[in-house]
Amino acid sequence: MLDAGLHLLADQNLASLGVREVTREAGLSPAAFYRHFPDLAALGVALVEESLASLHVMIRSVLAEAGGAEELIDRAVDVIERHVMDHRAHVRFLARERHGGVRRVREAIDAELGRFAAEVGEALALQPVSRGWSGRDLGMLAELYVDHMVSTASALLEAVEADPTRAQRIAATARLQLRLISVGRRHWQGS
Amino acid sequence: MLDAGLHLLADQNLASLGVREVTREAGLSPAAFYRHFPDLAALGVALVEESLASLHVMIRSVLAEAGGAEELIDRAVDVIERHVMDHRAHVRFLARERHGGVRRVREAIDAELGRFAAEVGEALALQPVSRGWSGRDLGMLAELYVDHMVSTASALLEAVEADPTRAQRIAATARLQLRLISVGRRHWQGS
DNA sequence: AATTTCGGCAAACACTTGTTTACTGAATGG
DNA sequence: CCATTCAGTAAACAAGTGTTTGCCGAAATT
Repeated sequence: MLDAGLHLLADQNLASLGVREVTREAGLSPAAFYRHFPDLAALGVALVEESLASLHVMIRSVLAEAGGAEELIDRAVDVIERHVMDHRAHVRFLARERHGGVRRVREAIDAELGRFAAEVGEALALQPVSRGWSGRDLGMLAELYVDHMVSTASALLEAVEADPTRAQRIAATARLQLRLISVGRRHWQGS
Repeated sequence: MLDAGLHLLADQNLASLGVREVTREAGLSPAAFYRHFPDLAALGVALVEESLASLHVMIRSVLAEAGGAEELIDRAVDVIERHVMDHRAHVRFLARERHGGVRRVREAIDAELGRFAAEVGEALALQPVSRGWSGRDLGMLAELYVDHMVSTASALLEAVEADPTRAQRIAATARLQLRLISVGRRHWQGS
């Protein structure tokens, strides 16, 4: 049923999805839906969890790896690129519903994204470049990274479905931007 | 009719909007809709144009102003804050439909945002800080700024509807992030 | 003054929708 | 082996849907 929903959400958004539509796609009767979810919103938050589970392991795999700034950036962008390719449907779902019309789903995504930022913040604190940084500054940097990741992922997704060469360009731009932020980080004097 | 649509899109997205719904809200008969638009998608792109007209003047008012980096940042964030407050419905519409389920609307928004980035890029080229920068680097910086603006606006909107004190925090974070980028800019060695 | 366009209406068409109800067979657990 | 939970069904409900059609009055053009 989740798969059916995800498949339909490829070119639709949750608010316009119908119970009957989902069950039809899943090859079930309409009533069967209510055996599993009270709402379509509930199906939505289930999909959020499914989508972010894979994201979590991705983030960790980037942060765990040590190394110079350059390698870290290259590796981060690579991982994002791969992730978008391998989980297109989930990424599209998240991008679409992050500001979508269903409040509960929006909140679920936002909460999880906040947890990401916190996790990134902790990892940043361990890097030598961050010596002397206040918690506030670390937080704002973490948010900047997370937002940038989300933007990049969305852009990559849109590009890869239209014109794969544009995806390369977007990845390259993302690397440059991360490099710029990295430079800013090295010369940061605190707020 | 546009107003009616915009009003309904406060807690719904375009894909789930109905012709009858719009005409009912506007106090007209269903058939009247087709006198003005062939599609709901057409109404959507009309709203896109309406929404981005005001954004355009906003951007210019920031870029025109000269001054030190600090004042420019403060001014930019102030203008965004004001804009979000004054055009909540339009901003929400853009945030929601940017990755929404209606292709034509998505494309309209993306195209216009691209034009923004180009405009910002030209303005950046004129600033003394950018001496010696390649077109590519200027472009990536412009995109970074535009993406950051969009993220900030979305976050502000979400916050201001829930808890106005959180909006202050978001604005402060945005200022810090812009400052960090600004530092990176000053020490950039080219790509 | 005549004609055409414009913006509006009511009614009708054939569907699709969400949700509930009563019912059924299979798996599961005591 | 019996009872219960689980996951499914068909049928029915009232209500809402997009779109077309033919019609009408006012405004604008000629």
